[in-house]
Amino acid sequence: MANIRDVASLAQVSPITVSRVLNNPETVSPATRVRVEAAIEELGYIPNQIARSLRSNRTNTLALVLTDITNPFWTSVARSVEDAASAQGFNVILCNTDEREDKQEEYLSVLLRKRVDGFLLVPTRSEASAVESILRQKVPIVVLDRSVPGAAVDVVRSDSEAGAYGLTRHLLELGHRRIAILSGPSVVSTAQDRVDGYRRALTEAGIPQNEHWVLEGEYTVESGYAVARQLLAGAELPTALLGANNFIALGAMQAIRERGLHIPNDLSVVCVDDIPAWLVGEPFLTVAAQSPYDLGRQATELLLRQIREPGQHPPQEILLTTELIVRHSTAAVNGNQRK
Amino acid sequence: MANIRDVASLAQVSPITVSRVLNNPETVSPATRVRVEAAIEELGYIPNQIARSLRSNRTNTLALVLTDITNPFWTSVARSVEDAASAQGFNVILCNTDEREDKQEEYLSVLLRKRVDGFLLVPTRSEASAVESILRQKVPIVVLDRSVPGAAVDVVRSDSEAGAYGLTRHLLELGHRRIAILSGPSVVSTAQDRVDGYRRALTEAGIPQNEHWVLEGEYTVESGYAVARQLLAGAELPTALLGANNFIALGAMQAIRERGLHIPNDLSVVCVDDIPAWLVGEPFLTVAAQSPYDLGRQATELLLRQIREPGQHPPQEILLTTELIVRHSTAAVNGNQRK
DNA sequence: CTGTTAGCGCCTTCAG
DNA sequence: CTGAAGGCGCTAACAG
Repeated sequence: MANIRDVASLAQVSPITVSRVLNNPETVSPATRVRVEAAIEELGYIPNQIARSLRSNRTNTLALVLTDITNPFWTSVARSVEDAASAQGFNVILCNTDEREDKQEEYLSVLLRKRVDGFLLVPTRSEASAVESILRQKVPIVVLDRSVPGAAVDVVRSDSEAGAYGLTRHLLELGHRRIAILSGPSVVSTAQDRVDGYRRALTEAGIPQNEHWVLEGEYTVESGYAVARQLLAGAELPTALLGANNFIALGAMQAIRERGLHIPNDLSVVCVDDIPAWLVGEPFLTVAAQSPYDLGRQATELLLRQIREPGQHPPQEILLTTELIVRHSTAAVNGNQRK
Repeated sequence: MANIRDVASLAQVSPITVSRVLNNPETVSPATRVRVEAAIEELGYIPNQIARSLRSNRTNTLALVLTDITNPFWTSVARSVEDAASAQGFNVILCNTDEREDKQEEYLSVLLRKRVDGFLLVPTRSEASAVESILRQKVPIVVLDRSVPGAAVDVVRSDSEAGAYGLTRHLLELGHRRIAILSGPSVVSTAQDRVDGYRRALTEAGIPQNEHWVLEGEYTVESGYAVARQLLAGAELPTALLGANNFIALGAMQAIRERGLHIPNDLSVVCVDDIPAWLVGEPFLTVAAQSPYDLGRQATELLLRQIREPGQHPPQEILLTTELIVRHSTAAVNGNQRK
């Protein structure tokens, strides 16, 4: 592959002149510029961005470290991040941690070595250590979706507590009193927040809490299925079920169907996170919808601002609202079920 | 950020010794090794991969250039590519072209400058120019999902022709004679292939082809919706509809519902590409399912082999089969509709 | 407007 | 086992 010196000698100029034609064409006389451009063309010269990066300390690359691109929520985030990044000349490296601390650590370490210009991180745990390992290197970072108490970072996330609160309120208004929550990993802030919102709604309604109905699992279909199955095998059934995310609810719905129960007649189901309408035809689930595209876009813009104007922006938290969308997976409690 | 010389002076050794501790620890005496490691630790030294890449001509980065990560088919591909790549120490840069030639060109150019080690490309057109611009630079590339006649590249794709043929046969066996196909952009090989498969089945069945029922659109929900709407506004309605991909079918189904028609009683709908079952609860569409995870994995492994053993693997094409999955969106033609 | 010098951080080559 | 020299490709800084 031709380099800048090859071009220079073919065009009978010095390498720096070629560099100028590439980066500041107006500082080169038209005559030599034409000669250089011809040489570039002839050799099929492609400037080496690695060398440039070594000098400039800029890679024009962002890292997007999330849990699983396969969840449509994260798919949307990834799409918006890539849109916002490429609009400003940045590429995006995608990484799936599957909520695993070890994978996250490995990715962060590799990406730091690659000198990405910034991180968009969905941390696997609320603990600050991973975030701080990046802050310590003074590499810009924006935390996505989850809070990291004690770390001075930018965070862009949805109001999970309010989302879960709204869903629980909705169920209460339908007459439900026996409401189970299938939550995510307790090390993740959104899981805690959603349980908090659920509890607040119950408390406000003066309903005693049954700890057997606060169940912790993973944010996956499999886990939602397994936990729901176990729950439904018990003697006393809830009349409503709150999935802490879309995947948990989808898994739970499968368990419910297999158990021969009807949604919403026998059991109402709600969750945080929507599923894109165009994917499912007629949307069925009552949800507290987040705005993943917005989440990704705002986070990326924040990050790019940090990169362009280092040290000018004190850490801030952007909290997006969720929207309660009532559909067909919830119904009033029927007589039989009421205690 | 500390560099190798800082570490060296702190440890009282030369930079090359630090380098050896990092890359060939066994060639350094335990005593100095410990000293160097302590210095690394103390300074929080992170090796600069850019400098290393400049020397080694390796970035350990792959480019994944696809049309739209938002389509669950590509989401799956992206997931498998990232899995296979990271298992072998490579990162993945994600790019969405939206089937646009100009975006693709821009991405390829930037990525060539970044000296990615290889490309996984879903070309926007069957034309070979984009692929050849990469081959010319001797950068490894594997074409995904689509064929590029005339280019000597590795290709991993599904047998679209057979998939569409199978779907059409299925409809014919159900008694359908008026079958419309909503195809994708004719510049894309899969769209051509799927129309070919459709035509072959009709021809074999001795059914005259109605060119009004071969409709070209984009591979998007919006386009599927628009084209179906137009089709359904016509005087003569088909009894079955073949969407060239999942998005087209989803859009078409919406148009069908809005028109007040029932699937499959009034109209059968099939398509190429499945939608992940766990996403939709009870899968409804009869499809020719591809294996996106497999597609991505095989392509990535092919690419990594090319990267590791340059020039040892003549271009090959891997053709994956599709699987006909009959569900609830197809039914036998009813009496009213038969001509 | 153009060129020379030097160095970004690392590692291959060759000596010691 | 350790080090010195040199260069990967590019571009600031400083001439001319």
